[in-house]
Amino acid sequence: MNTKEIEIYKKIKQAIIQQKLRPNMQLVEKEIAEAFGVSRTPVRNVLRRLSYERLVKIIENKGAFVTCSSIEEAKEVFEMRRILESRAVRNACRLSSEEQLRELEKMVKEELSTYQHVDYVEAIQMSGEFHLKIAEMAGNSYFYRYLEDLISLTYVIISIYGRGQEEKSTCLHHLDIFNAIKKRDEDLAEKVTLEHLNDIEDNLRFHENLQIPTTLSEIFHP
Amino acid sequence: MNTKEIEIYKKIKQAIIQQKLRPNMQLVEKEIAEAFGVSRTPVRNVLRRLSYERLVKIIENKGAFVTCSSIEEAKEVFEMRRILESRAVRNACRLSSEEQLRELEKMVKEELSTYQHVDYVEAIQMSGEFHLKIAEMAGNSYFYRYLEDLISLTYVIISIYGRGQEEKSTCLHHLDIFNAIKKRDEDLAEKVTLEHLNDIEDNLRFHENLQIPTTLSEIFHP
DNA sequence: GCAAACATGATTGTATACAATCGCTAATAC
DNA sequence: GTATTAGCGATTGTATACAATCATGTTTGC
Repeated sequence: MNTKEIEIYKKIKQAIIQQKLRPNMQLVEKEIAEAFGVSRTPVRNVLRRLSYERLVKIIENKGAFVTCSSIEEAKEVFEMRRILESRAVRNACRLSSEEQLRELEKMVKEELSTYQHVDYVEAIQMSGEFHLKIAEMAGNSYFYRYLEDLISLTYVIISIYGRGQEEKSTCLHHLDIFNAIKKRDEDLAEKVTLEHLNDIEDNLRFHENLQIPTTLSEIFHP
Repeated sequence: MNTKEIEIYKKIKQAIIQQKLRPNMQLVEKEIAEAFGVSRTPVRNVLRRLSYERLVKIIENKGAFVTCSSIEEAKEVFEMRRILESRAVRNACRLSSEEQLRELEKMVKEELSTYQHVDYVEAIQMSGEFHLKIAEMAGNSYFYRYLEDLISLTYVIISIYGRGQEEKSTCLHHLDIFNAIKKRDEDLAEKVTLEHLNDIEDNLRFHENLQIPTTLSEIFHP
């Protein structure tokens, strides 16, 4: 992807994450192309890329739609996050430099001081970036690569199944995780990370037979 | 990707895996397009997909080249395989159906009976498919998704750093892994899987200052 | 003779025209 | 009145023409 495509890519991804583009919305190539003043070609490339990352779903001859993960898909995302992040945080305990620790600390502090002042979507995004920072500290680019996609998907999942309010505990958990890494206590770091991820998942409304209307007929003929 | 693109995708991927397209070879869009009797458009889509999977590397305004993983990249691939496969095989112990076990057994038996009669490349590919089968049995599509790419990359890595002969032990290890899964012995299954992956990595020539010539000047001015 | 600028060919990047497909509406058959 | 079919509009899929870029080789200036 070149500069132009990356620009479009980031804007669309951000719009999905910030829920400006809601699940199941169709992304019409021509409209996006006009919005960015380019032809459909680079837009198509970006949509394909986003479909590899599963943020959009491309249906042949129909178009690209913002992902609307099912409950099963959401559970898979959380299971894989637990697997990868438990290992990532252990690696981070062993490998992270003092410089990286300071950066991580700065992120936690910022989260703690702003989480009530910023809006919900922004808070979730800050939280995600904390997790990604740990992936970056794990010394294997695949952690970052995979978790970047899984965390982006988590934003969408929260937008579907979330309760629309950030849990106060999130920042505190992050503080616990940071302290464990700083102490280089691998077992503790893994433990609090797993508890934290379970907490997030437990706060989703998987059991309240939440209907995700996919088609208009599902809305009008329930 | 539609049927036509999937066809092209599989053929190119297979050619890379079978070492007909060697590392660092340039994949010229026009040539591939003519070979398949299509325009450059679907070829470009396939090359982008392959670059997302890291089997090819696209350099802007220069073209697409078959991946030539560095030693560091190769080590990352093996580390991530150990992380994912150790968990996948544990899941497989718990979740696999009798039907799946029979299929896996069939694969091992076939490997054992043919590994000396088939050529090197084919043997490696059979080995990879055994690992993928376990990923499929792990009950989370991300195992398959990630390991499909990591195993494909492993083929390329072996073609660069391998000794050009299959280790006899590979099939026997697979048999051990299968037996552990059949016994539903998670700890044992994880142990033999990790040993097996370490074995494969240890047999690569990372330390024989193997030069991968990238440019001609590296060849003539060592 | 050597270095820098220029020209050329090959390849990729982008825009656009056209073809194929799909969903919807309306017309038709019964 | 209902079901099937035909046609239309909108959208995506493909091919192609043209622009931008890079590497190579040649010319030119000194």
